[in-house]
Amino acid sequence: MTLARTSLAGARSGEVTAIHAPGRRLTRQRALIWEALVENEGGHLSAADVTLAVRANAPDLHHATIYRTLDRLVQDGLLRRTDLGAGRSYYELAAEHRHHHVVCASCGAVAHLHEEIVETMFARVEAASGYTLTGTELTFQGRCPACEAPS
Amino acid sequence: MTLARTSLAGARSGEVTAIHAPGRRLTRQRALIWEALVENEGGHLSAADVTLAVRANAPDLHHATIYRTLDRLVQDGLLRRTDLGAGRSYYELAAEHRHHHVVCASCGAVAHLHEEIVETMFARVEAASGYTLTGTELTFQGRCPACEAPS
DNA sequence: TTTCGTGCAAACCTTTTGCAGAGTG
DNA sequence: CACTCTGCAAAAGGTTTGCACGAAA
Repeated sequence: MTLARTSLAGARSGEVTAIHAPGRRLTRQRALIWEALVENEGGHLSAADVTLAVRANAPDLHHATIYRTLDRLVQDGLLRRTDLGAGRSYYELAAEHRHHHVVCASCGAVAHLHEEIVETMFARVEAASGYTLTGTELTFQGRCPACEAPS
Repeated sequence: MTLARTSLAGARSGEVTAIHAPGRRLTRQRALIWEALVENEGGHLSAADVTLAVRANAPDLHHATIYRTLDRLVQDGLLRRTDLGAGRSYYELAAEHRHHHVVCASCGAVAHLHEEIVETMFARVEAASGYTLTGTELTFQGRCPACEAPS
């Protein structure tokens, strides 16, 4: 699970608007954290990854602020929190298509799965369990092609 | 996520044999921890749950021992470690049918899902991702019938 | 007797919280 | 000016580790 290097050059205006949710104040910190996520399109960043990315531009940005801000961005519907089973949360832009993940047990590589692949199964799960599924996100464990190949 | 009360009366001989894996020493602690899991058939116990269950018979059994022993039981193929998304691991007997889980986001109730329900999807996931699935265990999030019902 | 397992304490990692002060709207 | 957000410090919760002693084979 690597950290994509980001320039954190400056948010485009559309992004600034996006994170300026009602009741929220647009702070330098919130902008920087949002940027780190945006610069990392398609990837997954943990709180620690965000801390690293942001630290270059704001050495004093405290981790407590990062956790609080990530929470708020999730609440505001701008981020999705994902559990990849690594004992920590990962965050990705909510604007991306909803999807599921396959994690390589060997190297940690993460691949995305389109919703349609699992969609037809949800009704069966609901019928069998009696539960109403709410925003279920699946994480599959496996070995990626590279790790599977004879070395 | 409640703890099933256990008597911890004594392991049956078959169980003692089971946990006496090659290269392992059969200690009082290992037996007690195994018992707690056996007594709790069908349920899921966290390390904390095991600690509680075992403490009645062995107040000095240290939590470090519990973590180490649970790890070894998993390595020995006697237990399965399950991630129900609660920020901690749960353990169940590996002898049980392999299954998946639905967790109620409201009350935490856990239901089991038979393997067949999701089986047909695995091939599609493998085809789409190129990964080879290895022991994937799925956890669905939803609301159980009780929580869904108007109160 | 050799080796592995245990108890203890301390550390580790991720995340959360109380508080006073700074910054935003 | 009101209220949110930040930085700091401290703590919480789950899990891991180093070490010396104790117990199993």
